[in-house]
Amino acid sequence: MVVMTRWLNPDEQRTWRAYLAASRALMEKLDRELQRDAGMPHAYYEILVRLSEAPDRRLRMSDLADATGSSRSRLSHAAARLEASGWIRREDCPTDRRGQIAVLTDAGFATLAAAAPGHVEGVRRHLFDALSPAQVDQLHRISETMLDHLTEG
Amino acid sequence: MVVMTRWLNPDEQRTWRAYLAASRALMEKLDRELQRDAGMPHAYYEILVRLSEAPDRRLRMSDLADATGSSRSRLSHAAARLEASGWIRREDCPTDRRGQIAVLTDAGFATLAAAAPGHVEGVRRHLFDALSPAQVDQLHRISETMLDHLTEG
DNA sequence: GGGCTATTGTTGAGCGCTCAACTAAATCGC
DNA sequence: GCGATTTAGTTGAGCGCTCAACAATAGCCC
Repeated sequence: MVVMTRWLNPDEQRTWRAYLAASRALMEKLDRELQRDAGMPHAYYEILVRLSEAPDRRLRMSDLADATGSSRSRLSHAAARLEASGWIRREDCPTDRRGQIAVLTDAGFATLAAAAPGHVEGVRRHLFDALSPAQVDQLHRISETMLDHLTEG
Repeated sequence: MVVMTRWLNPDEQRTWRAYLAASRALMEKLDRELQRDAGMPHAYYEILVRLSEAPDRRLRMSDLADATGSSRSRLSHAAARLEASGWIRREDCPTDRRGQIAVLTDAGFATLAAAAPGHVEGVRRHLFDALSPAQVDQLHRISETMLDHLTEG
């Protein structure tokens, strides 16, 4: 049986294209700034942030993968690089012999501390400075709605 | 002189993290679906879409780069792959001997036509089905605002 | 407790991207 | 017109990602 495609109406079409262009442009700009100023891509910055917020700056690899919305494979590759840079280290998990615990090193923390102000300033300049408080609230609700929708059905 | 960092307030912090997680999750889902069903990443799909909408399904490489928000280098690499797949072809530009014109082939058009319904359905299911009409309008305005802000200052 | 099954994390191949360097041709300025 | 500058597009190295396959261990169930 042939099912008719539910095409996007003109409003949806415009919204989708604007959303795509805007989110790509934003992430590219932030990624480039972070790469230039801190020598790491945004994905790696996020890993360091999550580790820095964890108790003792340490997290099981799988928890870190969940926290950063990453696949285990992606995180493994990233961890290998971050370890080679001296920003994290991996330890055996005492309670699960399969497990690994990623630990933020002092050098990693220092790098993060040095990178954070510039990056936060970038997020503010490129995103929040453009939006009204009402729009920030709307974007928050929209994003939470999307997230719920994407991580259940 | 030391300048204090304008950190994000809690609302902004939550908004930023929700936005990051939601947009990453959405794009990953759509990219995976497109790769599985059409054998191409979303970026390549966009290139084919823009070509399909152009007069005679042909565009100068630089115009195509602008239309897809891509660097010239990225588009060159992509074009090489799309050409190898037989979905586009490149011709010399008659009015500028440096120029190249990307042309969507019949095979490329057919591939796009086969991929489009599934992809559009995905965009609808994963994004628009979750949002109210008011939210769609908000997201549209927010995205346009971001885009203006990012592509001028 | 012994065999399934599920989970944890890693690995390698291959792809798409960025960045910098480059060629070639058009255009500007005098 | 001619040198200097700008623009169009490509290239290769290197990085980060996905995917599939894998080893090792944990948990389940009879």
